[in-house]
Amino acid sequence: MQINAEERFWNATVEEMTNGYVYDDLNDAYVCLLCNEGFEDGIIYPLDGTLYEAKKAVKRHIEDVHTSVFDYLIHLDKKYTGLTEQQREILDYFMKGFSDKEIVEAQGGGSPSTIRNHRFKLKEKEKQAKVFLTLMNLLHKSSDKKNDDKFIHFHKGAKMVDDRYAITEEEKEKVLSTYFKQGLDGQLDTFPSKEKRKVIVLQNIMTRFKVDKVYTEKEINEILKSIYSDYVTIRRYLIEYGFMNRSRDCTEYWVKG
DNA sequence: CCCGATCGTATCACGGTAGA
DNA sequence: TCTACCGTGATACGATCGGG
Repeated sequence: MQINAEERFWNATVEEMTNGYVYDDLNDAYVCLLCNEGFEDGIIYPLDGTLYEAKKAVKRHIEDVHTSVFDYLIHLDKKYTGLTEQQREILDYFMKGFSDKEIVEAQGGGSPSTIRNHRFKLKEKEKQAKVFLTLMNLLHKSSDKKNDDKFIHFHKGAKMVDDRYAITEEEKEKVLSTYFKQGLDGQLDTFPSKEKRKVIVLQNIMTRFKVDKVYTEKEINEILKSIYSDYVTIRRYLIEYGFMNRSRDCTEYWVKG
């Protein structure tokens, strides 16, 4: 499941929007909020003969492609900014550090008192926006409370329950659609390197085993092979994370209750 | 420290205009 | 067409600041 640019943009916090990018945990990448372009962590991006690591690259990208976050936002449709044409123009002058007088000169007319008025009104608007944002924040928080605790339920055999198991429905869905691109009962594309994701993937793999059946090692291997080529690794992790048990001589396997 | 300039805030009047 | 809102500009008044 790919998150589209709109969604990412509107989910961003004020800080993130100010930066113009967010860190995408699922893909280990810095993603430009303005155009959804991703810069994978750990990869070096060459730009104009200089090498940039991902975070720097996304910043540089915003400068190159979008000029600045301010520039991008202020030119958004009125519908999004809530600014009138005058307010937009004046805000642009404020950004340039113009005084009221200088703005009058730049506009080729008008009165400083008008600009002063605007300056004041915009400040007031800012305060109102802050209060409104906080109100909505509180509103969302209280309505989320019911759903937010929806951490997924885990098998009792889990040996160690820590942060790796603090997985929400939403996270689980995201991870599964990333690693099982052909569907939940399809093949595994790659085995994740992060522990938390391993747990999610393993849990899904477990749905292919019957709870009360005792499997031979060969049967286990066959099932796992149909999911992922490196079935040995999967098998080892299933045991390690306590999803499965095996007999001492490793000939019999069963789902841990 | 004082004085004048400037700033921030508040209010009013007037004209334009989008939309019910 | 009426209304509500916007932009403009004037004015008042206190706060603040910088220079002498």
